[in-house]
Amino acid sequence: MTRPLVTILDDEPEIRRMLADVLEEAGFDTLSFGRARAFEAALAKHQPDVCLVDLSLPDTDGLTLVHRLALEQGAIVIIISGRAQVQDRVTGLELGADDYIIKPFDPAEVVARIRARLRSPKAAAHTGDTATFNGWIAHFDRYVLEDETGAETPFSHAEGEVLRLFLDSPKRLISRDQMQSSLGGAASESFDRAMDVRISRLRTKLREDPKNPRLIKTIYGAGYIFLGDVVWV
Amino acid sequence: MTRPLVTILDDEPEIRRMLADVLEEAGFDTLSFGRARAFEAALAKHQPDVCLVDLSLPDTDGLTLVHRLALEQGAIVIIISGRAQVQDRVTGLELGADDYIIKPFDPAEVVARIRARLRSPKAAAHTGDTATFNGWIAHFDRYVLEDETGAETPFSHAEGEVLRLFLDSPKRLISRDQMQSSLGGAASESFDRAMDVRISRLRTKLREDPKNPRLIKTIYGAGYIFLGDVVWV
DNA sequence: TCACAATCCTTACGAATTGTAACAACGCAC
DNA sequence: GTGCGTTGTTACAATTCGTAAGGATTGTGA
Repeated sequence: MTRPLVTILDDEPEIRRMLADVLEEAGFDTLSFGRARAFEAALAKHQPDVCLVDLSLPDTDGLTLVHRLALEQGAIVIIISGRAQVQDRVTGLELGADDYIIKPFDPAEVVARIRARLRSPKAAAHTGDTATFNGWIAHFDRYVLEDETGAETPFSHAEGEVLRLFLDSPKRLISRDQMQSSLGGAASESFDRAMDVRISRLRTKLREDPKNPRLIKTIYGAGYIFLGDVVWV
Repeated sequence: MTRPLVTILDDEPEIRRMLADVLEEAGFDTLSFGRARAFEAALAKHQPDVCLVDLSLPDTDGLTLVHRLALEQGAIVIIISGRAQVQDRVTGLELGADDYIIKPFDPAEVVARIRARLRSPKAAAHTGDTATFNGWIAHFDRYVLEDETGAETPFSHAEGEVLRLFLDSPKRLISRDQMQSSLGGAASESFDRAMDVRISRLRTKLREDPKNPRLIKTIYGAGYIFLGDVVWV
């Protein structure tokens, strides 16, 4: 397995350096940022396994950032903050953070808490590039869907993106915004419909009954849920 | 979702009582134990969503218990401990605990940390999303109502929200205010009527006799009561 | 008991959202 | 260039769900 990627967002350079050292030592890859701007830009290229975020940032409201990261992007977020009030911790966690560590902290505990989060299935990295669900086998290496009888249906790259998104978080609501950002779609006005069309095409390949879809369920006004029992192999 | 079940394992009765109170208030069901023996016996019958475990137990080694719970049984385990050394926390987390809270703690933070854990997919695997009542089976994962003959009626997201609210607190009065806040409805003037319509539509799907509703009872001037015998599976 | 008001139910309608067929633009292989 | 597959766009159909309006029901006070 490759080393998990941890991003560090903190405006104090010494803390960044210290954390990076400890985490590299503990077996993680790290990326450090002092500004939210730079951090968010980097998200387009990298997909971190865990994001460490200091709340007191100069160029953004930390809590909204956490909210976007955690609930909309589905990232694992650990807040590291000097604000020790219970109320701060509660709101931070409520906004979607997975953990809240108070400064000053012990590096060993940070490592332990990161490892605890990485044990969760939310972080489960795929070993292979094949998933099974409800009688189907999706071969992402060959861009092929295999049904119970072994018959194969090819799927395209765009369809694969959507399918992978679903298979990565089955039985969870995936909002349209989330899809749009995950699929790198420009926030264009009409891209919204393209999303629909992708899903529609994927549905026909999965032989969904339009009146009663069993795998890809639409939640009006919210997004989609993929209902398959997914196992990556 | 039905009320998540949280087990409390602590040898101090006041702490058990305090936690149970706060958690019930916060919307969880609780089971309290003073001894590991009794707790483990109960695991045969119940499947808790989250286990709060105090490490200093008289009749067992807390850490091995945590290890068994977390890694072998796949339960979500939060350690609550008076041992504040970093080393304790690190080993606790390393052994598989999902979080580590130090005594004395603030109840609000415990609630927030439990909620944070329940957001993870690890929790989603445990909590069933199907309820039966009076011959009906409500499949919230598929947005489908199944009657005694197996015939299925789809219900929409808005209807599901109302139904879930009822199934979460059967045989209890649910005021309109309560609904409004639970369903995230803006406190608009007309949302009141929207509520009526949602319930009306739900009633027709449940084939209620308008003159004599058996499941969703209106309490004039107060709210509604759901009268089914609900079992979540 | 009988008005009358408050509350609730139901129906119809329309705005917002989503599904999908048809078409056009584009890339790629030959 | 030709042919084929992919993908976004457009247009229109279908669905969802809140709103408004009118009727039904329940409670209240004379």
